Amino acid sequence: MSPEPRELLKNTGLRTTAPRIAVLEWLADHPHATADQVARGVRAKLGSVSTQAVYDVLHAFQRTGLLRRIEPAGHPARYETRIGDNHHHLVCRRCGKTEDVDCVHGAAPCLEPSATAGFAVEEAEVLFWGLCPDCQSAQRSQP
Amino acid sequence: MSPEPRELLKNTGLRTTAPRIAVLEWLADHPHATADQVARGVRAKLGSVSTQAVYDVLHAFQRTGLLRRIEPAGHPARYETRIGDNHHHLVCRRCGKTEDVDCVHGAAPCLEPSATAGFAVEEAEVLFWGLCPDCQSAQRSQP
DNA sequence: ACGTTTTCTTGAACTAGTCAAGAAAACGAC
DNA sequence: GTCGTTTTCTTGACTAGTTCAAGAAAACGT
Repeated sequence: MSPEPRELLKNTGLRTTAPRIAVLEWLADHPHATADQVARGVRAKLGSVSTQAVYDVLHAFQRTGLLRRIEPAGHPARYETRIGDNHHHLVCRRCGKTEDVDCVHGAAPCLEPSATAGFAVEEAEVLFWGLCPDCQSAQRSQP
Repeated sequence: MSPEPRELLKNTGLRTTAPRIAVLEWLADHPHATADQVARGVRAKLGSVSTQAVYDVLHAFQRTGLLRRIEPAGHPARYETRIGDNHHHLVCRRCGKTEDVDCVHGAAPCLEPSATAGFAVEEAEVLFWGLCPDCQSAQRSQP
């Protein structure tokens, strides 16, 4: 389904290394994972990988457009491989759980602010804040 | 124009103290200021105020709805007194400068995601990322 | 196989913000 | 006014998430 990690790396001009492949594989299975979760996942596959390596890999992927980083206020950043389709996110205020939401207003939605104040706008980011199902029930038991 | 700080505090049930008044005054003049900028501004007026006091004041105001906090990825949080009208923000990727944008699609815009995955959505946040005028010209001279 | 370039390891550092304990100031009742 | 309670402010240590720096190691192109 998703393109082979090795292929992806080659096409992007990045060297193929074990950590990179592992990161791609993990993120394919676990979208919206945090850097820490990625690190654990990768270590589970490869034995030991330094934290720095994970961050470097994530940065390289971001730079080359293989990955998108979302950084919800008050929560660690999360990474996803679904890119280029301008979708948005639901974020749980309590636990940070993140889900995709397709764009409401067609393809490029709120992409055009009414007045740009001279800014060169490149991207519109839409975050829906709320409580995920789990945290809703947790809230009910102990408010 | 803007309601008297003392009035505001009384109406909200908060005690009126010098730091609180100074924070409200500073933010009225400097919307989208960071906690650090607020601290400096308040210190300029009052002599010395602890960092913690500034954060406590900001938190109290947030809790009571006097203030809204925006936390653009990669930049320190910013605070604004314009609240309750669901407007959005332009943020400069480079320097973090933030400006208001009125909502594109009427009053409550993208407030309704297509599918909520069971989330109880309370708020929609829209951020337009780009380069502010200053950083555009800075970019041109040294890329 | 060789040399260059890129990536990974180790370990220290940094920023924005939080926690904790006590001193001080503001409100409400008398 | 003054007293007692409640809330706020000061000081200073601490944290999470991420980045910086230097060198060792691995991948690619020839």
